[in-house]
Amino acid sequence: MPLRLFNTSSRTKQEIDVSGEEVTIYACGITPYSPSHIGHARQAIAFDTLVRWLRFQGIRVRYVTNFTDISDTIIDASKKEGVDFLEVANRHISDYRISMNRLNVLDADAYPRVTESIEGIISMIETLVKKGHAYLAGDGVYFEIDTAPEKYGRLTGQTLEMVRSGAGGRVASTGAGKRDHRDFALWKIAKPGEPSWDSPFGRGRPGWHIECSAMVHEHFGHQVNIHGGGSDLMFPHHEAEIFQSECCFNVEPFARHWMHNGMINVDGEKMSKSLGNFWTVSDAIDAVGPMVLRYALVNAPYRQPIDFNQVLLDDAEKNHGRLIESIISAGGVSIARQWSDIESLKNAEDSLIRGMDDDLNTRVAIAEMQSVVKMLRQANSSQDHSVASACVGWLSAYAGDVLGLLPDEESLQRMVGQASERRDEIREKVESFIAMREEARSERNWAEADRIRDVISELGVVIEDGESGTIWRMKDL
RNA sequence: GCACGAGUGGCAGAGUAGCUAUGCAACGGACUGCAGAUCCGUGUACCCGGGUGCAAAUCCCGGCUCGUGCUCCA
Repeated sequence: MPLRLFNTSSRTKQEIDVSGEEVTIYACGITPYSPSHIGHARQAIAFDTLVRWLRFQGIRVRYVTNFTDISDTIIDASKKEGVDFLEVANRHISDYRISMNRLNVLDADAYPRVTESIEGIISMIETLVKKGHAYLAGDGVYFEIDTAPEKYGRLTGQTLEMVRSGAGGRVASTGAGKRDHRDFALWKIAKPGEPSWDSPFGRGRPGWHIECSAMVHEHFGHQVNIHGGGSDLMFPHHEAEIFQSECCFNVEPFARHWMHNGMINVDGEKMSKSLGNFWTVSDAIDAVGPMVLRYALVNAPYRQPIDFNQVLLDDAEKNHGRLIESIISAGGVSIARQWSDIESLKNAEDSLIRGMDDDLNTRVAIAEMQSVVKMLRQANSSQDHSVASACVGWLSAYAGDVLGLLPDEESLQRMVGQASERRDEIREKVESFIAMREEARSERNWAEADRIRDVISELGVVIEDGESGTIWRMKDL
């Protein structure tokens, strides 16, 4: 049963097309002019979730996401710093890649850059001009909306008229050479001192929208299965892409499926630099750790807006902590390869699959994960190693491979192994302390018993008195 | 103004017609010297008003409120 994914274009959930050799996915990436923020992380994780889910089911995927490494904002930043624009871009790209790796976002199959795609961009613009969809003006080349009015509003439901009357004077001021304010730039003629490339239309740089059309074409040809990005890109960016690609190559639809993730607000307000409520990814990772941040971002389904606040982080920290702790507490149990003979695990698996197939409902997936964590904690408490082993296997697959909330299995093994090694190292010591404490307890010498518990605690060990005697575990890894 | 979306228990957040969502938090109890883990139990949750249905959080109509987009934005 293939994934049903919400298609912005039809506003319904639709099965994605898996009939081809591979599913092609293109996500609009970042403009690297400043450190990455948690909104970038959410977008990357949303598409990572899609890619992981398809691959987990054995579907071949080719995933490409780009860097817009030339833009007005990058030029501004480079002027401010007095460095080359590429230095600004490279620095923030590297920052982004590092952060995304820490967040367990799998590498894309390619990361095209605008500055390395100029040729394809120019060639598309030439075609559009030749076909009469674009015109040269004094300050650049523009796409003429009126040449394909029926394509307006494919994603946002707006019509030409609505945009003409709406938005007041805000749109009228941009793009001096436009014939109509709804036209958009394909090529911008450079001002003195700006980075620029030769083209038949004069030295300049690409407009924002054309680059993605060109890069999609370069990597996937005329059509792509799934295309998307943040929901703020629907208009005008993605609608502009539809104009460009469909008019240039005579295909329709250019993207079979449009996927858009929801935005992040901070303490109930839109996250923005002017409000001073901006969270960079590295700040957020420093605050709670990468896996807790990822948990917080997949706890809500990808299309829902997220309000980023302290309560959200506390909740994520607590719940993710329970996940990790349950696995560590399982000690050195082997990771089971299959678990379908345990009914509750099978049910949890079925429900998770149903949830993920229904528009990547990670919230349902996490609910099932939480019930397995609970089961594992019970198994740990009752020392039921075979159930514990099955639970750890389940979690490794679904919390790990699918949701990306755990290190990969090898690291997980290592983590569990290290915990058990350290356990072995101090076993003798701890057990003798426990024996001492047991003696004190039998004499009802509670002060001494508590003192010994404090000593044990300093070894990084938590003890719990239970029916079957006192069990102990490492506080953390 | 126009477009799109959303309003579920203390919080986060599933659920498209009838069966306990889940987790955290809270409260009561069991077990405990204490602590912790675990177990059992508790909370009359579905923005408002109509309508359709044997039955509605779930469908329809109307209203209210909120968010986002219409300008660079993940």
